[in-house]
Amino acid sequence: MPSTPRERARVDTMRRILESGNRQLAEQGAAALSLRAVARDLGMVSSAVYRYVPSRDDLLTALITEGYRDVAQVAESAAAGRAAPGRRFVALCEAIYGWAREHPHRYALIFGSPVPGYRAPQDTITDAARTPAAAIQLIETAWAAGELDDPESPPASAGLRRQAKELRTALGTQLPEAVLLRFAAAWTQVFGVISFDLFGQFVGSFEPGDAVCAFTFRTAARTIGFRD
Amino acid sequence: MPSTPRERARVDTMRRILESGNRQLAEQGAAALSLRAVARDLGMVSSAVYRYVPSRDDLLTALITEGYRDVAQVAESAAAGRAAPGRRFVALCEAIYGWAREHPHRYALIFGSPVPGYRAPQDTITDAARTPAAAIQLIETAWAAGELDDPESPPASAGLRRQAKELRTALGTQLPEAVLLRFAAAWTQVFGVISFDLFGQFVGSFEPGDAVCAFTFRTAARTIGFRD
DNA sequence: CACAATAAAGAGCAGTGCTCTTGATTTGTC
DNA sequence: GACAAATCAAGAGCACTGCTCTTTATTGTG
Repeated sequence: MPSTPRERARVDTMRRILESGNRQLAEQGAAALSLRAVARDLGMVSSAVYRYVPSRDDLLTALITEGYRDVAQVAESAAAGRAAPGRRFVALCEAIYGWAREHPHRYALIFGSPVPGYRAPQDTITDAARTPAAAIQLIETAWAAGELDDPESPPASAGLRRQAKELRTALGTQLPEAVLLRFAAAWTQVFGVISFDLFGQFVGSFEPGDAVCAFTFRTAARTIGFRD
Repeated sequence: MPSTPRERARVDTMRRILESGNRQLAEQGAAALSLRAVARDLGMVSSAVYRYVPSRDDLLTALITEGYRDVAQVAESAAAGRAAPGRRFVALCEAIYGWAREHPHRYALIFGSPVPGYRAPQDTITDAARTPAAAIQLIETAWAAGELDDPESPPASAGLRRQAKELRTALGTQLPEAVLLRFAAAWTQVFGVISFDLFGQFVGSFEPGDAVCAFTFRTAARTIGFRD
């Protein structure tokens, strides 16, 4: 469909802009991402880039979306296989962790402090939901097979139970609300420990952080109710 | 000791610079923090600020240190009292959460993605350690009173056990290494859920996030071994 | 071929961090 | 009290940023 050579040149330039942006991101971080640098990198004038990307924030959005898709793909392929769901959950966590260590700036862009004045558009949410969805599917597998324990949980407030119920219908899952709550607590644990490691909060205590991450991933799995 | 009026003027100007910087931080975030804006705010010329603050990053460092002290003070006073250690731990978490919601930009500055090119100097670590130290003291209190449960933990690797042992001597605590590991896993959970809420990761699921935070704090307390 | 759509270029505005020099003021000492 | 020394505010300037505008060149199509 991209018949005309002009159009082909356009999509190619667009792809090169995204590539260069990702390079900038990986090398110097989000704050150093500048359209001028992208233009320099590509050997074109800065104003020309604005024909492809409306603004710097839009370039950031494009890179964020790409990052969400990337990490989701990594997580999904790690969750595949025939191993026990609990082991696959830990593998999923380790896959996210590996991706994060490989692309710390992209991880920070997605799961770190939001860039001020930037509001993630709605369509990023669907991509963002893919990763937790992969984890939830593992939980469902274990639950359907009756392999999910039911560890004692703290009491949930009425408001929280309502939120969980709404989420249950929104996800279209059969899982009990209590499991969803435990998943939420465990999920924040997974990203909490990854962020602690990547953002330097373990400096002076658990360094390097891969061991404490692995331990925490297993702790999170137990929190959910996975065996083994 | 504030002898000379020149010196008094200097410390006063320094204090006003920090105040203005904190205002900028609260209103527009770390990325928007500019020495020129501080100078404008204070009615002085931009170059004059450089006589007080060597660079923008140094101003950031000063604000970070102040933030660490602030949150530590909030946590410590929340941990005080005669209630059961478990309840005080949850109160400590809630206090951190409250502080974070009150000062989201300062929280992001401290616990969010690190600003690129910025390396936290060593003396911030001592202030940073105060908050977890307050939590650990609660654990010690419960443990000394024999009120700390010993929930089953996943196995820890040899490297992790060594790190825990080193941390144990560094902290000068009597707590078993297994408890320290559980604390690490729980601590990341606490900050994980706070960050999820503040950084917008709960959009579309648990919104508002105070209920899931409260639930997760209690889950973290159980992970450590607190009763009730 | 001619015309319209599109791309690239360049200039320019307002902002940033930071450095340097210049002149003014205050300070401690003789 | 006078004077050199230390300190300060101010301004100009450099290189960079995001972004907008106008002008020129290129391309595809009627």
